[in-house]
Amino acid sequence: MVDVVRRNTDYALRLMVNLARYHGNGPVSTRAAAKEEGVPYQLACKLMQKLHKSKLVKSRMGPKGGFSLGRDPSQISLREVVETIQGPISINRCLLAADACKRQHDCGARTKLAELQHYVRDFLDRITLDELLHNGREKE
Amino acid sequence: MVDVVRRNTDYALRLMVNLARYHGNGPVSTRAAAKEEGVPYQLACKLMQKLHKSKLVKSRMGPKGGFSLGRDPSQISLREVVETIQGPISINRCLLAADACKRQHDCGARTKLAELQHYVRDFLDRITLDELLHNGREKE
DNA sequence: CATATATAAGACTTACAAAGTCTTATATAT
DNA sequence: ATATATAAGACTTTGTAAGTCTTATATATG
Ligand code: SF4
Ligand code: SF4
Repeated sequence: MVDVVRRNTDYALRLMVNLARYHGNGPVSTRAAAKEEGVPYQLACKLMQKLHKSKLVKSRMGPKGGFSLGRDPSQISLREVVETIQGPISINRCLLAADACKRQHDCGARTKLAELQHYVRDFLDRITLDELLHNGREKE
Repeated sequence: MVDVVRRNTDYALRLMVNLARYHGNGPVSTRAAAKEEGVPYQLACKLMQKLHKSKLVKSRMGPKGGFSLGRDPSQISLREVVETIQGPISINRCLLAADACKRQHDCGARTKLAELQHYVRDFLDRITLDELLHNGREKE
């Protein structure tokens, strides 16, 4: 089995939610976030690099440094995080590469799956980090 | 990249649609179906075996033998085919194994992803082979 | 009955991508 | 100056999908 959201993506998501939790209190060190979220430190570093490259987080080097969100948690969608780490969501190969399949001109499956892909992407677009944060800490 | 519907699953789907096309005219040999749908023959054999084990197709051995659908095309869903070949659709690991993650009791992401998983499964449940067949041959 | 044609079953190999580790360089607070 | 942090990317390991091969078995038909 392979999941739609992969392990590294889930890790990255945890890290992002962690940053969201401390948003506004200065940068969070990767070591601290990784420890808190149960993510292997070295992996967390790589994930943060990717998130940084896509501008989802800002970095500050040196002691007291670390990462902080690039925007307000309400302005970062789940889809952005997912696609930054694992690339575009794809239901079937023919929906990404234009020439993946000779049959695509009259394939009923493709039509339906494209519809599903559109829905999934839209669903993930509508979920933001702050929603995830609040949803998970209803009663602390 | 990994697609939600994997290559073998797509192959199996083509084969099933092929059987649907000739449904009612006696069995179709794997060799014929595989050739028509551009599926490597040996792989097609393995896929047909899986489909047979899950009762989606009936087999008849010997010359003039082959496979035919176990039920009417309108009674076989896309989800059945997909899950027969690649196992249950999973959005995230924690949605299949109950103890996959220690955080699941208060995780906002999990709640949302469960919702999505439900939608996706339901979507695939509602698509049947005959829909795929007609959808793809609108104007022949 | 002999034979050609088909499925049945599963071991085995290959190919590829995800996950994880390691190393070196660089910036900065104190 | 030094300790602490990120930056970047090569490298290794692991796991699963995809594909191949082999042997056994059932049956239509001459
Ligand atoms: S057969 Fe249809 S669904 Fe499958 S890859 Fe080709 S176009 Fe896409
Ligand atoms: S952190 Fe949440 S979404 Fe991720 S595996 Fe754990 S419960 Fe599931």
